[in-house]
Amino acid sequence: MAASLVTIVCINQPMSTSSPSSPVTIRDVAHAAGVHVSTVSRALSPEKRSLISDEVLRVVEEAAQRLGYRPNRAASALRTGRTHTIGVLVPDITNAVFPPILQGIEASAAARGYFVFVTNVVDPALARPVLERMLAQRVDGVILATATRDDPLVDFVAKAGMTAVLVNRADETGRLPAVVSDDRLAMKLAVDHLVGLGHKRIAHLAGPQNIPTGVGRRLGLEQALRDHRMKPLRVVECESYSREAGAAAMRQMLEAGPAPQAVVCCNDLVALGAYDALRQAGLRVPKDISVTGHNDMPLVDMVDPPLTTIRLPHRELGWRAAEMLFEEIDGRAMSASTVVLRPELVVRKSTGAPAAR
Amino acid sequence: MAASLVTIVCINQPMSTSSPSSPVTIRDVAHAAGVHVSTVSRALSPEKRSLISDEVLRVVEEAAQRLGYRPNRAASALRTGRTHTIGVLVPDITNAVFPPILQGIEASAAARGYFVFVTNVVDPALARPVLERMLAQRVDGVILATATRDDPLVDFVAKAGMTAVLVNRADETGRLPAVVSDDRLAMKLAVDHLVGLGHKRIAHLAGPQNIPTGVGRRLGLEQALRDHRMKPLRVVECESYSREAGAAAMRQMLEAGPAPQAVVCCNDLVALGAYDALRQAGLRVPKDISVTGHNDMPLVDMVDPPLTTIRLPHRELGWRAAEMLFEEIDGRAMSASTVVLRPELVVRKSTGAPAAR
DNA sequence: GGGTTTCATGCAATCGTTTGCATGATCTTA
DNA sequence: TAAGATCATGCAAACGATTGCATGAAACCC
Repeated sequence: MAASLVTIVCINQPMSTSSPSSPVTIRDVAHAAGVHVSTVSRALSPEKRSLISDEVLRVVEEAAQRLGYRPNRAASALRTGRTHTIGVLVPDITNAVFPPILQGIEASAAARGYFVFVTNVVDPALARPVLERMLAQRVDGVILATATRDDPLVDFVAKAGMTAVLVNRADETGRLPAVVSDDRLAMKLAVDHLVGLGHKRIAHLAGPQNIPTGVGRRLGLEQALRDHRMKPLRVVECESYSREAGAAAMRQMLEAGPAPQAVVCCNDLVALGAYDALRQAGLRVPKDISVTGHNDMPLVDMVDPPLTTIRLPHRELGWRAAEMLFEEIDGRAMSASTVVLRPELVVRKSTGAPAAR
Repeated sequence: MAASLVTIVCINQPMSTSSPSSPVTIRDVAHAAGVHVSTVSRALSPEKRSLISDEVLRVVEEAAQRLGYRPNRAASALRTGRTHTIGVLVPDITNAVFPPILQGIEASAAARGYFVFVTNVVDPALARPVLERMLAQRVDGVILATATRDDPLVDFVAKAGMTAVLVNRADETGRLPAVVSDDRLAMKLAVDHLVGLGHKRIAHLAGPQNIPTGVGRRLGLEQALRDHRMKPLRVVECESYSREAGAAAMRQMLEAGPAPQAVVCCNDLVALGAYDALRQAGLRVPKDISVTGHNDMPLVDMVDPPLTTIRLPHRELGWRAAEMLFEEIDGRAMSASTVVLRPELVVRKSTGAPAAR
């Protein structure tokens, strides 16, 4: 009787995971396989399975398979303290820079069986509560794409003993490892290109100076010009990395004096904002003024005129950040280091030789 | 003595969360407050706190605050079966449609203290293992932005008894609640606009017909034309929702016979691909041919010419989907319903009166 | 003022895994 | 062949929070 009942159950559950709600635990598997729960636990753990005989291994795996067993991560997390979960903070997920970064992070995480909490931290003041919740959730680590200069968050993370990595924006104090793009090189590429075209009066629409990339790129530009014994004609700081801010800054720049021959923008959106302002002022790109961007976001090759810009390896930025984080989580931590990736110049139609005087 | 010792401890830990690593448990709080753990648990639970006297409440809260206590979600999850966690599957996070949807989801989740696992499911075949891992992770629910027609995933989700909501793409069998945009109305807006401009020969670059939106928009277009006693001049199906596929489809359409006066595209990217193919063929937009898109993704107002398109309330799509999911999780489930949101026509420069014969 | 209700809190079991230690079986070696 | 080494498995105690039930005290009622 009992045997036939079991058979019937098997028929009703032909494949795994077909039960409507499956509270099938390790205990059920142990029972079905006729072994102790600890044996099941070991048999199903990649590290411990070598302790188990092939015979038992087979039986356990078959039983687990048949019952559709999935270990309860919450229980495992409670026991081991590891949740197989990381958190990511981004300032604005709709900014085209971040999706590829997230993609890279997620790819790395998925390959290791990790899940990624993505949080969109609109207001910097909200970052701390988010991190506290992540602490409660016992994430194994966090990746911050939100760091500002002297960010109190870096402090918080360090104090709380979270393992963390910064991406896209570095920590100047070097307390946290980071993966960034080489802003100096990026600006050198842009400047060399413009100087090569014959430009003399080069201006800069700088990013917010409380964000590392804002400062880094401005310094990079100044250095690159210095290498040519030049100085920026003018530098205007944008309120934010947005089209509106770029337009406003460009207007301000035009009002401040004679128009530059070329303007290097901290960011593609800012460059597009500059387009808006220039068009409004009746200036043509690149005939009257050359413009460069930064990031090579999607579609900037479709705008009018197609934007000359700096391409960043965003996906790899994310990937590398995640890999670093996992190394740290697994204990084989490198000394807190900064990885600098190489950007690349993409020449399109927004830059050209300066108009003859 | 004891009292002064406590004071010293307070000084050493001036604020909460300043300990480097804080394995402070509910037991520690109970001890510090001189009560039982169960009392602490109740005092710190919004629902149960009414059971506790004001006096004890104060003491417990003070102790929890002082020690920097954060309940361990893993333990809580194990006991209650609720993880305060949801999963989201998107087909391609770098597609500009999805970030605003994610933003909406995340906003709703954050407001409820939930975290969101975001997974980028490149290959549909990978969706199932991802869902299985989410099952193991014991997420409280999932939001799928990946549904294809007759998606086996919908089956899987239903069978596994997961609470789930679809977003952006509906389930035609109606087994799962969904939040979508009104494709019929969208196509009616586009068609009425073109017909109003005087177009007669209207063609369609259709989306993949294994994706609900691909079919829905094609049917919507045909219906809208029928309302004007017209038929599509020609319909070409795109391989995917991408610029390359759009260009290829447009080339195919031009080869198939006389050029249409206007082409309604299933998607902005496809429309931009059509731009590429048309430019290559020496046709001008909108002078020779009008083009409409769908989604109003960022920057399509900056391309040449600015694209006339349909704006979808993407952020609200995500928000509503999350709200529905939470309602279901909390048990006050509506009957599996589909919420249809209203799109809106954005007229720019890619549509105009047809050229005189 | 004795009996009953109400209230605040304590007790202890439980959720599902993991893992150090114990145990017994098998194998090795002199 | 006895003593030790090796191996596979079982036992049971965690991990930290939640919650039904028990308990004792205070409040209430007639």
